[in-house]
Amino acid sequence: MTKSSSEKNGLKKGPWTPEEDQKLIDYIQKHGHGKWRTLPKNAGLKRCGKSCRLRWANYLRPDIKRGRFSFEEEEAIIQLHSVLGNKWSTIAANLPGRTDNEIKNYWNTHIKKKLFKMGIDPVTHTPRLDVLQLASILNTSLFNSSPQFTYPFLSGVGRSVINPSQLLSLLSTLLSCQSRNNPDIVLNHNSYQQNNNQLSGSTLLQNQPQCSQMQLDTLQTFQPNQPQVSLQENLIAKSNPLNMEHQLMKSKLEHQISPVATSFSHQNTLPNLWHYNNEDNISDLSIAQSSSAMQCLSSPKFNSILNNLLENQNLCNNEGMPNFNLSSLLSSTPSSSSPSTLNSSSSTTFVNGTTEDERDTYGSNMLTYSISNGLNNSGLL
DNA sequence: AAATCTCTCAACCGCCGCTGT
DNA sequence: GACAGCGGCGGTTGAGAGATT
Repeated sequence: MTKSSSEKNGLKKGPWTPEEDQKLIDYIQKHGHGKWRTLPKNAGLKRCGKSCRLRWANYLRPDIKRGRFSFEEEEAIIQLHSVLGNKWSTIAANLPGRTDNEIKNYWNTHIKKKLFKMGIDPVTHTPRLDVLQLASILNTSLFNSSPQFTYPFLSGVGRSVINPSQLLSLLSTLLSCQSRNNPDIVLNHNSYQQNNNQLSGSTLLQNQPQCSQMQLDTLQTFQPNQPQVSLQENLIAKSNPLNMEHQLMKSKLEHQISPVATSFSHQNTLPNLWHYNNEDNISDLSIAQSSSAMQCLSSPKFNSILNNLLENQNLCNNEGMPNFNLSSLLSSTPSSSSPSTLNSSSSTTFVNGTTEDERDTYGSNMLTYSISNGLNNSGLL
């Protein structure tokens, strides 16, 4: 095994020992850190300056808060990330006692997965387009058909014709991505491109997490004595900065008209995910709708319909195809509880795509977190 | 009880921007 | 302006702990 250049130089790497920690603490308490490059030599440590700086900044600093993130901290991280993106140091500056490294780790191991399960793309903070597109197609083609289940796309006269092979292809893509258990995947960038004349989908994704001056200005107008602008509203607005005010107004209206996240078990149809479809803009789709879509796609009813569809497809193709359980694949974290594990008779209800249990750390009031007042244009307090 | 898998997070690495010469 | 040194940042890794088979 070859040693790294640092080890060759006699510099130690890897986990710090309590003795090393104590040396570093003692030195900095006496002299301050000064130049990190010269610190290890002066402190009698066989470490590089960078390693000392990181150890101090991420672990030994006296003002570091340790332990689990509180619910408020988690909300703050999500809110700040929706504005700042992966600017971990800036986010950390708004969370006293937390380090950028800690927040980054927490985001990658916890929050990202939660958002994904809720049907929210953790990169863009917008509804997952794969889920929405699938649900919308099925909503249009299946549930709006006659009560006795038929396949309107097969007859296809006078209706919007959905090609079943396209639908199955979409399902296949979705499921393959889901089963890879990768929350980073964002499907259907083409939808973004089709629905945004100003910016292509890839441009939008590249441009995030940088936020425009307009977005920052708008955020600065969020004051506690004004009606709180929810995370949901903020995200909807963020997804279409060119039309932000309009989006915010509509979102507020939507809140007034219909409470979010009604339980699918009490509904006969999938929610109409395109109820703003006269504007044909993907950004009109709300987080709540995406969450509802996740619930629908995970429901036993949907699963049976899907299997019917597959059987029908088999008849057309004269090929056998085993039944499968979509809902189990929709969960990005198989080891944790997912909607698929809960049948319709369960007393557990879903709120914004999570179970009541999950709300312990990701509560229903998540959608009403407002950004700190003093956030300036660089994201610092 | 052992083997295997999954998750967490401290630490490392490479890059970038700032500053001084 | 070019260069070097330095600190800071974000992405990634891998060891260890815990969970599962």
